[in-house]
Amino acid sequence: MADLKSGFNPLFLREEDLRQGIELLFYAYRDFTGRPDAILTELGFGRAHHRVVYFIGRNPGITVSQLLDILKVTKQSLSRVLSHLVAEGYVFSRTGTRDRRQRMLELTEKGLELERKLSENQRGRIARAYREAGAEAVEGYRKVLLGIIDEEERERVMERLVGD
Amino acid sequence: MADLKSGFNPLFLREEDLRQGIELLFYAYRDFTGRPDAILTELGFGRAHHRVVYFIGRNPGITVSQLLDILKVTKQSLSRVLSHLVAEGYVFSRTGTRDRRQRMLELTEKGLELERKLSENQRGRIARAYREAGAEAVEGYRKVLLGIIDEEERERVMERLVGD
DNA sequence: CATATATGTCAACATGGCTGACTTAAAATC
DNA sequence: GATTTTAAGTCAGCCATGTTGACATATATG
Repeated sequence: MADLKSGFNPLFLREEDLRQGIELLFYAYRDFTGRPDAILTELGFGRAHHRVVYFIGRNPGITVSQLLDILKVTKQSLSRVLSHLVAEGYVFSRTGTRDRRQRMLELTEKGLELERKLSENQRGRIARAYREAGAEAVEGYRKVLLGIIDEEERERVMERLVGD
Repeated sequence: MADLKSGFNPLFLREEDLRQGIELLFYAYRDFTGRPDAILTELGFGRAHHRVVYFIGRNPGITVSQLLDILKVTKQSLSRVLSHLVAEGYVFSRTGTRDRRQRMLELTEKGLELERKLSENQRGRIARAYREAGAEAVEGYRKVLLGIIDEEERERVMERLVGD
């Protein structure tokens, strides 16, 4: 607690401070995924389905290879999950307009509903944390997380983040 | 990018802002675990082994149930990983002093070495991100992540975070 | 026309979650 | 002191989701 309250100089990066940073990330991620995971289990889905639904919802018309690029999994892994979602009517694909080899992925009405239900909890959690922590803290959260991302990925991630 | 640079008022929590918060967490976690995962694979271990080694290293003498409480997995899941680590000489256990039913877990020399190798990368990553982001940002990172953790967990987490 | 690319698919394998059932040893309680 | 609860371990089986490798098809591109 001490350091969390007192403020400290991060140029003195004690191993202790770094380990707190590691652990906070672990605990936050653990709890962040907890509830959506529970909802998904009831539907016979897993976290991988959530990620796919999330990023298609966020980027309607995204292609398979773009999705692979975000998720960093093999196409075989993605395929299993994606086929499942298509089969159950959460996702559909249209042939690419520019390039007809591509599949442009979109959520169906059912998919949109699921996406909303799943991310609702996470958005609420972030909203609460943001409100409690304040504007400056939010800016810090964003800066540090961005710094944790692989250097060669940052540009790409930042481009994707500006959805509006 | 715009928002990341310009600063914004998080009391206006637009869905857009919240989704950026979600995605940053996803990308950071994805890259945070990437390299250690690769090292582990070479040794025939997985991420679960990392977590166990990490938290035993951080809390020498931790009991099995305390570890379960941190990881939030079943004892059968933990058992598989833990037995493996014990069999290969990374972890050993002593009978509890207060309560002889307990097993107090510790890293062997070999375990300490592995732990160091694995967390080195993550500590370096955090250190870099902290340095680039600055002291205030670090404080914000900590505040927001703590706010993301389940409310009923926060107390316990904070107690565990003060290792020194 | 030849080659490269985007996607899909089949098969096999490993990790690591889960549930459920049951055991043992020690502590705690009545 | 007998009973109950707790800490830990184990066996068996199931499922989700990651991997590699091989191969097929349609379309773009040189």
